Amino acid sequence: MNAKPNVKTIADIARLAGVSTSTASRALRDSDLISIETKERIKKIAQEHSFRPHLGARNLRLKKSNSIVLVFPFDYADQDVLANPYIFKVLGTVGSALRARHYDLLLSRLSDINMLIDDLYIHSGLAEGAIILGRGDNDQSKMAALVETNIPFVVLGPEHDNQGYCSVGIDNRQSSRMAVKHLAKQGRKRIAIISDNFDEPIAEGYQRYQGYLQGLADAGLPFDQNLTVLSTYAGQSGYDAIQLLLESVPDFDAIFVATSDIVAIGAMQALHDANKRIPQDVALVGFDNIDLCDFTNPPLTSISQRLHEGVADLLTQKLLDQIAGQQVESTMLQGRLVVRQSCGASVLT
Amino acid sequence: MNAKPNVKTIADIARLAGVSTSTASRALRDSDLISIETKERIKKIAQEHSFRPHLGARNLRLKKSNSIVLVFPFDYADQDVLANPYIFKVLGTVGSALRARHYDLLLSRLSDINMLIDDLYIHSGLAEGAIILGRGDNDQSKMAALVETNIPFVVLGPEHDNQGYCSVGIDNRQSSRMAVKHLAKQGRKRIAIISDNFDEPIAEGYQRYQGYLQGLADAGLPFDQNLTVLSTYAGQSGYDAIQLLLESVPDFDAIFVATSDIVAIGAMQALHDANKRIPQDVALVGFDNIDLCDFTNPPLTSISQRLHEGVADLLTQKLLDQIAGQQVESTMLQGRLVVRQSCGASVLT
DNA sequence: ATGAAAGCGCTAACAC
DNA sequence: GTGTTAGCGCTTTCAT
Repeated sequence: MNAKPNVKTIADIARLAGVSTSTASRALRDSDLISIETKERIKKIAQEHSFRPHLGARNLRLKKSNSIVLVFPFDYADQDVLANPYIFKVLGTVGSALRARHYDLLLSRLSDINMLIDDLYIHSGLAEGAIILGRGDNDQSKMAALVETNIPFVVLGPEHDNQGYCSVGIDNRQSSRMAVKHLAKQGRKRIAIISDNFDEPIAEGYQRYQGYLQGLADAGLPFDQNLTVLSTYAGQSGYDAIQLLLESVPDFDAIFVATSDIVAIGAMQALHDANKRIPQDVALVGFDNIDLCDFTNPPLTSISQRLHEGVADLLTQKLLDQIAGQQVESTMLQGRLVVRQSCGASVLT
Repeated sequence: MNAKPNVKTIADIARLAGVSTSTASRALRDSDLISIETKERIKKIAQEHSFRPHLGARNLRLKKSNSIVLVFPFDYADQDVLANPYIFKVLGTVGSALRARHYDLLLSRLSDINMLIDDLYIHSGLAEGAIILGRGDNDQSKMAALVETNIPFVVLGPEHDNQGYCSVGIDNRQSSRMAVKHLAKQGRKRIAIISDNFDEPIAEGYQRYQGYLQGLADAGLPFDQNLTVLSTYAGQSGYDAIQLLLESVPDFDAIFVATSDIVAIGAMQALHDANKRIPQDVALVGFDNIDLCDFTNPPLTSISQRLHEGVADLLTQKLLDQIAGQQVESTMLQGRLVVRQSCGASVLT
């Protein structure tokens, strides 16, 4: 009934209205260079024919694309990372922020910053800029190369010294320190940490580990190498980590799962299977504050990266500002500890 | 160092190589209409200058966009639905399938099929087709209108009689029937159902409810209205549903959570809080088989919609076939029951 | 207030 | 094998 097949371009509309294409274009763009009546008349015709201007053509002419590409600089084979609800939270919040600014979100076909530089999307005009997820361990030489290209981009993650690009994220070190101090305040003495990195200063996992160390120091607790366990981003990895701890240092009474909530949930499962009570025997704090934290057994205390509380919005705005040619500064916020039951704050033995 | 600022178009490359733009274009498109050497020479120059052809321009010329829009026909305010890990699974599997076919995924700014028809994207040339998430309760008159527009689209969901469009999904009725029979086989007599719809034949929730009824009948169990509870898509809703059941029919010994695993997890939490043992006191089966099912306490038995097992791939292929002008048929698969511990299959009292 | 014409960057006949 | 030309659908000077 609608969408007459013969009306495909602005020229068609113009023909139907008996005006030139320029006039039709102006009408549809709400220009005030034409008379109100012709404008209304043309709009009505367009409406009747369900006509939409071809955005690709408009973008070509205007040299813009009104879309942003979101890059996950992880291996696509790395299902663990991509299946993480946190990523979804990023997707949702960033997507909303872009939508509010009339931008589209393009999901990267790429898995690697390198490809972002070398390949499609930005250079090819599909996107005006990029939002890069930073686990912190992005190869810094690649990041430097990316800066060189003048491609507008921002990173979701912590700020590094002299990074040369704009990032928005929480302070991993401070947030972790806070979490560990919180556990210590509940009377925990043997606090373990599960993280995905203990070596590279640039990695988020490492920074969280540093915060852990500071938290221990703040609380006057000794450091024990045996209480540190490496994990991946998979739930299974958290499960395995607990089994390891149970064998080597069975007297641990708390765990800061710095990797992610999903890993914490795997850890909880292992604790249940070992008949350890949470939080009575072992207290837990996770990272990311995914929605699920409310429904684990018991509910999981976690650190929020505050995506909903302005981080996603700020990040997006900075990118668009940058695209508009403005100078933008990085921001690092304090994470927020969301206390539920797993940390033992309300339910002590 | 790379990306010389003066090289922006194919014409620039052509100029540098001392050839015509067509030759340059052919070289970059790997046409075999030109000599190997010129091709290599031109490619090398392009490489040195990090040149990428402008995809927008190419698409305009070729009248294609190489991208597909994914539409969630839900209110964006409906956080419960969008925060569901199942949606993420859809995103991931569909995204991979498209990537494998060199298509990009555009996330819809829209929340409504209506807007898909009236608004941007397809008519505007940004996408060649759409993948629509079907909770089954999409307004059928809108779907009919969508068919009218000749916009290529496929629906991820069950097939309805005479729907007039292509869909790929599992058979909700059969899958649910199977789940309920499975619970009955474990000796459960008072099997409750939590679903989001008990009235509209078109809704997935309703179909699952029908499957539940058939499963009961198969097992010779009587139907009890009090064992049916409505829920939304939020974990909290599952929690509330259990509290309701505990008050009205405390003798239930199993629950089929037809809404989603997240709701099942909320339900589990409520059962824990009420000191009900899972599965000894109450057995559970969820829907969607999200990754997390392995790490709930106990692990959650669930029905897989088989996204990873071909559904996403099939769906994508059918859409592209349709875009290519082929006639495509709907497919309805059997869901797969993934047995874990919550259903009591391995751990009976 | 409106129209004619040029051009965004690319590709594909159609020449030669 | 390579170049010339036209044109995808749109916007925007510049003229009238």
